[in-house]
Amino acid sequence: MVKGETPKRPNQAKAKIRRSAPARLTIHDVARAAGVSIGTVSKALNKSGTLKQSTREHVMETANKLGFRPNDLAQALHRGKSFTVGLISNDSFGRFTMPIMEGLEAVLAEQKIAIFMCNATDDPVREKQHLDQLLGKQIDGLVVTARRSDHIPGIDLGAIDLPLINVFAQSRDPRAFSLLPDDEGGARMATKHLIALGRRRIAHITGPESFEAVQLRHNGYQVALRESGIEPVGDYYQPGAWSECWGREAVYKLLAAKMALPDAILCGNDQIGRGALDALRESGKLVPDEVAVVGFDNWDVMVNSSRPPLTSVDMNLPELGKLAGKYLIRMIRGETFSGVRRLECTLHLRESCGAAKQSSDAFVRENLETK
Amino acid sequence: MVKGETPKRPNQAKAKIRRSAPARLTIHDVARAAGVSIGTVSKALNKSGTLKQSTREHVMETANKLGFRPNDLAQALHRGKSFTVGLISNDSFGRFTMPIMEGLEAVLAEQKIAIFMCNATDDPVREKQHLDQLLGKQIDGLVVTARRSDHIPGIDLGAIDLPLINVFAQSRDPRAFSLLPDDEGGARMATKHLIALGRRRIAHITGPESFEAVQLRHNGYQVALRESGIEPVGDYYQPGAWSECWGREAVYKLLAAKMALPDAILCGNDQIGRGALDALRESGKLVPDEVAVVGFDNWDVMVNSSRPPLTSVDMNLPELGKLAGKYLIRMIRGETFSGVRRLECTLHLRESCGAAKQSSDAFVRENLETK
DNA sequence: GTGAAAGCGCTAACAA
DNA sequence: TTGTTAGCGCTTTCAC
Repeated sequence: MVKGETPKRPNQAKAKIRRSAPARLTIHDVARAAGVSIGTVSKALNKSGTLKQSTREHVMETANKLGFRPNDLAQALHRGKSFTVGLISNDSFGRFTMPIMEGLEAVLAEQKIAIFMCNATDDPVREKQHLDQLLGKQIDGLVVTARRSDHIPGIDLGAIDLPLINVFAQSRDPRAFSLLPDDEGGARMATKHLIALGRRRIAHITGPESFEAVQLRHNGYQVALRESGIEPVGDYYQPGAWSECWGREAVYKLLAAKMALPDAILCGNDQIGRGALDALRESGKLVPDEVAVVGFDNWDVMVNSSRPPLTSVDMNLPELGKLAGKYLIRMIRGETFSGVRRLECTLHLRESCGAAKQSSDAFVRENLETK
Repeated sequence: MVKGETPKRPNQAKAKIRRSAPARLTIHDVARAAGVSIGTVSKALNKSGTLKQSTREHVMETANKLGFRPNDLAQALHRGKSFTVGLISNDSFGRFTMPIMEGLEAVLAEQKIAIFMCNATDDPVREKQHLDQLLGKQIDGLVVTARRSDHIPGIDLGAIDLPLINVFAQSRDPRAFSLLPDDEGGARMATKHLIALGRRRIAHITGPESFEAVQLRHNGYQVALRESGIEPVGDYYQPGAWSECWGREAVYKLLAAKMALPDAILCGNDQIGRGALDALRESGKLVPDEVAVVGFDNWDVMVNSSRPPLTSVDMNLPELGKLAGKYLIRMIRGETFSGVRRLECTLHLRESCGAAKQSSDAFVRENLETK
């Protein structure tokens, strides 16, 4: 089991002795080496104050030569700003939080802001502990993400005045600020695309109705149908579970029903979509010729491996993360936001609804006017 | 697109005015409120020094009542330890890094150590920037994760003496310390399980041979066969791609070949496994009766949705993360480690190799003696 | 144009 | 048993 482990004797060297090792350089060391005062070094490094160009350069050079790296902790202590934000995830760093984090990090890294990451997994006690820890570290802002976009109790900051954004999470507190995907718009766009393809009997297989996303997407689906003069058929709406298994089962139900087989199916996520595709294929139904299928999430491992590849609605999670980063920076600067902001979804066309093979990842962004 | 956005006027209040808002409490405030000196407060809060029990309690109470939270930055500045570690991921926070992070966080959170997270995505420039930033924040240690367990250039810390662990990543530097899954042992265990089930013609469909993991698993597979007196059949070894598509294709190749159809297939990952299962089912082969199938990764969305559910080798990534956390803590305390340590894999039994339906997630840990 | 010194919030050695 | 004080490394006025 253990293969190349090589534990060496514990390093018992005392602090004093350790200092002989590459000791942390301070601004004093640079000052001494450059033959100037620490004030001058600070001014040169921060490009502040008034300094002769030559001194400035000389100090910079010396600092570089020495490999000096200022201690952010001391800086933060003095400035009262840590250039650090917290991220509390209730998703076990899962599939939805990750793309968000990626976007968030990209934006914050530009501003030299680092992210402290914690996982609370819907446990309020751990959440509180993490929050305490983050506050102790003097974070400048906080992002909270959740498993799905449903309402959560929301972090209670008490009297603490800290910029806070919920991403892919929604708080009950009306003063809270939340960033969410536009579930309704996404479903509406996908449905309209199917209608534009000439489909009229469009079914909707989706997850449990307890999810707000399910309700919103169902709304979008109905709105799109009605906008085209199509009256939704009750039995075409099949809420259930977020699984492939349910996708298959629901298709079998639709096949067994005495009503006409749908000529298109909008699925609540890609797993359902994939199950639906499998069931259709195994029932001898041609996709997309007889039935077109659209998924939701645009999850690469699902949409590309299904047969045929699955057209899907993308919630643009990295973009949502970027947006969160941009807002957070503005909030840190003093602006205030509240309410809910929803980010447009995009539709990625693949063969399951008839996109030509070669353009299997075509990209459609429809202009949905603001409601 | 924008639905409930409610931007309010930017908060232009000056710092002074803001102070009227819940100002950050300092140890001085507590001292004043409790009617003692700051030294006493510090001793009470840190449970250090000698203090009368009653004073200690009184101070604690006052601090709690006031909602005092010490400033970790100041603490860290003084102690020269930040209780903070960095995590640089080259995986875009992907499927492998996340479970690792979960375990890591769990262990470090116990010690009140927070994690700074950065994503470098195999870009050495970004990696360098992130490293600089982390060093500036005075991290006590660093964890680096990579896309897969192949050799990477490795972070160059230069003369800096900082505890560093590579997880799911391997550096070329011989002094480096890496934590990896025991790919070879995992494949060996899975193969032995198939042999124990009475299978003799065991194929191995896997990813690109350029991956060290592919080579190691292939070794493990061969060793297991030979240990049971079975000579590996060259054509049963099918390296290719990490995709479902390749899994299907490889099975069709095996079916078309003139040699006997394998009675078991060890797959390099769950996607391949899933493709194999689909191809077998669609060719009318019964799984597990005619062919047993085992995957690798034990990725829930794959193993549970496939038909039948897929037996799979679990790399115990969260455990790997925990191990990383434990080692890192020891390294921060002064111990030194180098070389490679591999963590045992476990086999999760499901129907694809004949586990009874009800025990679809049975758990087998074989005792593989250390080589 | 540059240096000196106060102080960010905390800890720990030393005084009382 | 408690209080006082000197810094941790940095920024930023204010003198020079």
